[in-house]
Amino acid sequence: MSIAAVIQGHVVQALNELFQQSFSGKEFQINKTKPEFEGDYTVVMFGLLKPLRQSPDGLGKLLGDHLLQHHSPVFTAYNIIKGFLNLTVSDSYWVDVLTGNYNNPDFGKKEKNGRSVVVEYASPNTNKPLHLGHLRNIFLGWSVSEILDAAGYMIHKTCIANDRGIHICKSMVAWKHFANGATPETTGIKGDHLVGDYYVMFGNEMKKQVADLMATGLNKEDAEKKAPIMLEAQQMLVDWEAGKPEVLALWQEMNSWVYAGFDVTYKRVGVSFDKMYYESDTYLLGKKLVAEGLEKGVFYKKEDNSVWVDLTADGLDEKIVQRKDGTAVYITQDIGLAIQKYDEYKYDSSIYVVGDEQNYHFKVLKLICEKLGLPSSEGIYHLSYGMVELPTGRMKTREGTVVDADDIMDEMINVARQKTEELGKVSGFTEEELLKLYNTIGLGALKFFILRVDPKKRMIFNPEESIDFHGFTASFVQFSHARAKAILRNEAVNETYTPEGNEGLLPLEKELIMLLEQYPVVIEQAAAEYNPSVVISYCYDLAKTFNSFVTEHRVLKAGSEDKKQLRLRLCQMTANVITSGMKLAGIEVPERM
RNA sequence: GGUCCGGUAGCUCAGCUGGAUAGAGCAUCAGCCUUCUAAGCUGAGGGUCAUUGGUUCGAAUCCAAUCCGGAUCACCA
Repeated sequence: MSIAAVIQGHVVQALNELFQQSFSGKEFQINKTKPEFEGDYTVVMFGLLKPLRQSPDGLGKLLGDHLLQHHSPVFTAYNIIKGFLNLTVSDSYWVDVLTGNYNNPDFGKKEKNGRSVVVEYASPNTNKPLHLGHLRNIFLGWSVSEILDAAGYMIHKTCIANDRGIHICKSMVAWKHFANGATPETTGIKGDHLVGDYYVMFGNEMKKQVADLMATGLNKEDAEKKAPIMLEAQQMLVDWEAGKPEVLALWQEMNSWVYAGFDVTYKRVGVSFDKMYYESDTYLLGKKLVAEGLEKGVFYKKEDNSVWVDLTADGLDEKIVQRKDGTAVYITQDIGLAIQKYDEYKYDSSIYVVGDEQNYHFKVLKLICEKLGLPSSEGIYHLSYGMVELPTGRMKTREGTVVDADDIMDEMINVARQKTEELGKVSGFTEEELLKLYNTIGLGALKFFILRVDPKKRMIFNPEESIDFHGFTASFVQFSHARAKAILRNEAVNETYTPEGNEGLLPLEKELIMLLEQYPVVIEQAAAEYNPSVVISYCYDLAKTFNSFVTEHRVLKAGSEDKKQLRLRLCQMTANVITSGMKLAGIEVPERM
């Protein structure tokens, strides 16, 4: 149990005994004491004063004395300032926290709770390579999965590939016209990039044709409708849906190139999926549920035979769920997939990592699922994240300002190598170890830079700041870990000796233990909020405090064996928690750097 | 126009389930490497928490209105 929960329990008990009234614990708050005051944790008593008809000093004295009397091993002192009761927690309590957990790599993780969570993330289109926006999605999806796993949930990571549709046909048409049979093998170009190149070519050709048509007097709208290459793409989509063999063959081949390319990127990023869904399989899902919805009266049919749902009572609009020609729309296949996922996983909650431009879509999806009576539909959660922008503004395909995922990773790793070579601290590393280190530092920097921002907020990606390895960065945290490990390489913890801490804890020692003690609460909070930035901030705080500590105090030359063993355990536990916390963000930490 | 989200230091971001004098990093300035890794540490300057009103012992935090920025309101996905 966390110290805050312990204190809360003691205060509730004290209040019950002192006033013969029962309290839930919500009537007061337990906060960390501000550094400018004496004490470790503070009971904010304002909410209790009126109901108990007590003065701040009166209640503070009653509570403080009671706590000291009944829980002397925990509390050693208190002081009252206005309505704040500042409690000092005994050094022995903190030393126990340290000696009891320093060597537990799973510290902070919860027992499995038997609840199942499906996380859907990445979900790319298969017509172009991944970019920075996808990276935010992928980092978030992975990290949230790791965090929920640590919080005790059973996680199923899924991905739906948007592998069909007019956008896919565009790159196929362009390939047919301009590629001369080029493949990733013949060109040496990564498959997703190759296909993306033809998607761009389609756009260029389209522009040319539209311009030509407009020169003959057509307006823009008509020209776009009549451009031959566009007509060809539309015909190809029709052929695809009709199952025309040569179209399907090309579609399969080009998609396979893209998947091979994506796999390389996923592997490099260090993420994976338990299950892939393909839109080409799911896009017809929904006929059955439309029939069911009609039967239940959730949907209704218009004269033209299209099917709708009326969400005006919920503050939304009417929404179509099936076209008049009987085909499913986007929302329908998503409902179908939601049900399919439930059948497969019996999830308690289902998380969709999707950009915030689809907020409305997911509101509708959840509402419809509820109306259809899908079990656990209240567990549907749209983990909505804001767009990634550059300092110059939004990324635009047309203007070529899209930051490619592979490129940015290459660059981060390159700069990591340059910087590492400059510092010259890696003598004795093999070539393989060096490459691993550059990856760890470069990718870590990228993930940290993106995950440190609250998901729901838009973020500005400044390339220059992202490759800075100082300050609030992954390198800073990784470096702190390497320092701790360097000390432990010189002398490991003596397991047979248990430090007493009788000399008392110095401020930085205590601060560090107090931070370490909070790690389980941090995981809990990050899981409850689906927010990796909580973990990122914590890791940074921990690293910062650790750096201050090792700069200020010698570990190996501590004044006594007891002190040395205590500090070695501080190094060990800090290293463990940093490793564990960074792993929740998908970031590795090196032994040396 | 309706709905939703955001606005905190020059810049990038924390803090938002109400608590004490609003915090980090970058940038700027001043110190610290014969001592376990200086990718570090210590310190300084820098704020009308968009604006106005309300709620109360107390508001960056909650409520309302206004201003600014963004998203969305497709028989696209």
